[in-house]
Amino acid sequence: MNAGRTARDRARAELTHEIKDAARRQLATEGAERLSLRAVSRELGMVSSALYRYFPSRDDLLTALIIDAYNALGAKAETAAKNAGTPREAWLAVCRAVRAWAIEHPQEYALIYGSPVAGYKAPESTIEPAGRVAIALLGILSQAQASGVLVPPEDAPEPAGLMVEQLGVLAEMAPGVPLKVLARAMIALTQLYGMVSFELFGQLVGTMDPADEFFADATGQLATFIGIG
Amino acid sequence: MNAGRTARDRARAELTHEIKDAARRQLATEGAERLSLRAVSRELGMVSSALYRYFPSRDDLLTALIIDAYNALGAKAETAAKNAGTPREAWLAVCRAVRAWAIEHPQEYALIYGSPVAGYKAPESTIEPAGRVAIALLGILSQAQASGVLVPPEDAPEPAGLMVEQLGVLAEMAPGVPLKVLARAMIALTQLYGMVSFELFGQLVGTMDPADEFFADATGQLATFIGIG
DNA sequence: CCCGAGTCAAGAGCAGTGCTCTCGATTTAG
DNA sequence: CTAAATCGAGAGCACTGCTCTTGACTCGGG
Repeated sequence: MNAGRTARDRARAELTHEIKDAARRQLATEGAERLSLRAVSRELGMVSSALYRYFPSRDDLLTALIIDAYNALGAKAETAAKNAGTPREAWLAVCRAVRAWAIEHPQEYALIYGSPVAGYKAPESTIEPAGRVAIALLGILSQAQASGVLVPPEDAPEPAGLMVEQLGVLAEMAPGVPLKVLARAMIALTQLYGMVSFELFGQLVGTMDPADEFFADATGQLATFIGIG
Repeated sequence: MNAGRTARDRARAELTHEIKDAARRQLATEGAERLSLRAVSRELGMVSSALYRYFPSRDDLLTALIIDAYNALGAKAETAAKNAGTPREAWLAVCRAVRAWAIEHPQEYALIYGSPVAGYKAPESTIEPAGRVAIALLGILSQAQASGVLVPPEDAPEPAGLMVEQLGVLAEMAPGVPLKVLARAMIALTQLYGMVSFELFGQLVGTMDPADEFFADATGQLATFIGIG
């Protein structure tokens, strides 16, 4: 993809990658707030100040890891959506993919969906990768609508007021899908992340843990709730 | 409540309280991971090492703050439940109380429902206060069941397998409530926290933010989903 | 009343952190 | 070929959590 022009450029790209890898490794074992630039530099056999040639601050390193995490999760979700048969199966497959990735990479999940890092303001560059899962789900709804298997539940209330505009933004990415379906999709989306976070952060211990069956039940019921036959 | 026996005891209790207050203040402005023992000790005009007479480590201070946060939120939820009329109103009031408290104390909310603090293992003493909101909601269901306003939705699947045992634990705290209602209540509960977390952590920006109407819509729809007339 | 036991705040110190700045060495580009 | 850009290394600053020791204080039993 990038036949880095000069030797310096290639070395720089490679080292940048190695730094992120080492940081990711440390993230997985130590957690986000214990990620230490000095420890990363030690692992790479260089001096801590040299790291600042590649990432101007610890926060910038974290930003890079956040973007990578969003993209990794987004890619998983997209392939899950692509390889499924019916829209309902696709929806459920994306939900399962999110949970599976979260369980595989708990610290990276916590990094993007847990409490924001102290005093850290997410830069613009994160919002596009952050939307990939939602966009994948909207695509499934759009496809379900097109193929006629989306039956908007009649007992769903018609959104009113500000929600019309807000859901309108989503409707642009899922043309033809009724607003009340989109409203329920947002309910299902927030439930998905709430459930995964609860499981990962130990909030289900003593009740629904292990959560495999609860997860399948919840995603299934909410898919029906949305109207995905 | 405690007429601390000796002067030393009273001074100790008072200082313990002041330390927690200062720490909470710093938590609100700086966030959990920037909470510094030395800064707290500076604010109190004492030396950092003196703090260790009251809290053996930073993690123990955090644990105290976590328990206080769970109890504060739990108390809010319980009074919200108590002061409402119908079970449906009580359910919605508890949901609103959770959101309101979270918006008022975002850092404390992040402390208990966000990513767990690095390398920090929640001690036993936190699990009882952590359950108060859920117990309040279960009480509402139980009351709704007793007064006959709980109509289990007929399209809700009957829980099977492991979920029967898991929901059975909840059923002990809400006698008579059908398992399939409890399953949907867990869906609503996880949705509630997912939605609040999304709002607080900036995941709704660009879509459902501000979330007031979405919140009212979601909690209302899910109350119906559970079967609370 | 008094004296030993327990408790206290203070201070020094250790190992670690993010980050800045300077200094030579190397590589690139004109 | 030379000037500019980039690089890693090192020293150093202001922090952090935490430990240990020291001297002063308070408390309770004799």
